[in-house]
Amino acid sequence: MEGKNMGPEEQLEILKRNVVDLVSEEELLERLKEGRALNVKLGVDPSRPDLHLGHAVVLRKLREFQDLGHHVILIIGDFTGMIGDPSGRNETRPMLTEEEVKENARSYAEQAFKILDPEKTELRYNSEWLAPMRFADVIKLASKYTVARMLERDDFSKRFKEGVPISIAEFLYPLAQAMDSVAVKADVELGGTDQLFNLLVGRKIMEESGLKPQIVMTMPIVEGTDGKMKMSKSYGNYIAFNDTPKDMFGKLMSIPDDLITKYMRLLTDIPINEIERYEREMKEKRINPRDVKMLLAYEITKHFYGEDEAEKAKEEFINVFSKKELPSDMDEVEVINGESMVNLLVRIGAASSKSEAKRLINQGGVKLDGERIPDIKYSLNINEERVLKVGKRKFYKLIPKS
RNA sequence: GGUGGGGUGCCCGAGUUGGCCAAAGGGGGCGGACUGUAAAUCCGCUGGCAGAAUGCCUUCGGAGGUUCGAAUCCUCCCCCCACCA
Repeated sequence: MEGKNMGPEEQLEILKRNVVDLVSEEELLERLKEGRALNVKLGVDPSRPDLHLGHAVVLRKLREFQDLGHHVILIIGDFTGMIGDPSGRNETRPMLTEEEVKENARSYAEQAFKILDPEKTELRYNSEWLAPMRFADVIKLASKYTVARMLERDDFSKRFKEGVPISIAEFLYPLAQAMDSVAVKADVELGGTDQLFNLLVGRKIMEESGLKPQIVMTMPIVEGTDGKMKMSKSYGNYIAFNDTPKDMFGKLMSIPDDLITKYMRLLTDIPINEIERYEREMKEKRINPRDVKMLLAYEITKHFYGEDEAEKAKEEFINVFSKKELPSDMDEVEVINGESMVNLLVRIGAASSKSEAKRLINQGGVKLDGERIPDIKYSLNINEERVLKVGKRKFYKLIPKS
C-alpha cells in the first residue's frame, strides 16, 4: 500500500475506484502531477459522534489518499453545531455546548482513527474562521450564490415543491461549508453522493475567493441492515464502529443478500475479481450466499477488532443461529420463586410493558430451557440455573436467589 | 397584510353528515412458520392496565365549551403551508 512514489496516473486509477461523482478527473490528475501532498477535506458533524459503516465508505477513501502520501483535514463543524437549527425544527441539529462539541469531536476522531492514519490527519474547528465573520461578511458571501441555484439542490427543490418549509438559515449552511474549503485551501473535498451539491457550492465560492476550486469526489451511500433506506442512526438500521464484535457480525449477517457484494466493494479490501467471482457463483447458485455473507461479516469484524475477536464472533453466530446452541455469555438475572413471568420479562428489560410481555408469551416467543411458556399466568419456580430465551436473540441465565 | 388549506398513533397517511374509532392502509419494529442466516417468502402482533370473553384507562396541536357521547361541532390560543400583495 505504500504509494508515495506512485505516478499520478496510477494514483488516479486507485482514487477513482468506487467513486460516483468526480469533478473533475482532469483537474485531479493535473493536481496529482504537481507532486505535492494534497489537502483532502472532510466536514464532520459533531452532533452525531456515533460512526457507522456508512461513514466508513468515505473514510476509507480518505485513507487511500493518505496511503498515497496526501494530507487529510477533518473539519469539525463546531460553529454550526453550537448554533444548531435555531428554528428548532430539525431534531438532527440539536444545539450543543462547547463541552459537548469537544467531547463529540474527540470521540469522532477516536473512531475515525480506526480507519484513518492519525499521523496524517489534521483536525480543525470551523469556529476558527466562521465565528469572527461580521454580518457584512455574511451578506457578501450570500450574494455570491442565487436562490435559483440553491433550489437546484435535490432536497431543497423537493421540499419547496411539497411545501415543506425551508428556512433561510439552511441556505447558509452550504455557504458555511464552502467557507471551510476556502479556509483550509482544500484541493479535494469528499462526501457521500447526497453531499454533491454542497461540495459544488464549495467550488464556486473558492473561485469567487480567488482560489483554485476544489475537486469534488462523492462516494456511494450504503443502505442499512434493512436494505432499503440509507444507513443512519435515526433509521435504526446502522452498524456502528463501536458495536460489539458479536453484534457487528450478527448485523452484517442480517443484511439482504443482494447487498453483500456492494458491502464487499465499499467496505473491505477483498480484491475485485474475487468479489466478481462470488457474484457469479451466487447467481449460478454454486455457492450459498450465506457463506459469502459470512466471509463479509468476518472481514469487516476483523478490520475493527482483529482476527481473534472476529473468529469468536463467527463461532458464536454459527452456534447460536445455525446449531441452535446457547450463546457463551448470557445476561445473568436473579429471580425469586413465585415471580410471574410477565413481571420478570419487564423487570429484565426483555419487554417494555406488561402488555408486550403477554404478547410475547401468547405468540410463543418465550422459552424456558427450550420449552415454551404456555400462558401468561405462568409463575417461576426454579431451584437451579435455567435458561430463558425471549424471541430469537435474547438469552438470559436465570439464577435462583438464595 | 389579505384569502384559502392543514396539524392524527414510532414514521408516512386515511378518517371531520358526532357514536360501529384505540382510530383504515403502508413503512418500520416484534413474534411465529419455513429456511441458507438475524436473507427471501408466508402468517400474526404492534397505546397502557386487566384478563378464558365483547372490560377499564389515556391518546388524534393546546386550553375550554356543546352533547348521554367528539379525532369529528363551537370558542380562544399556538404552529405550518399555498396563493395574492
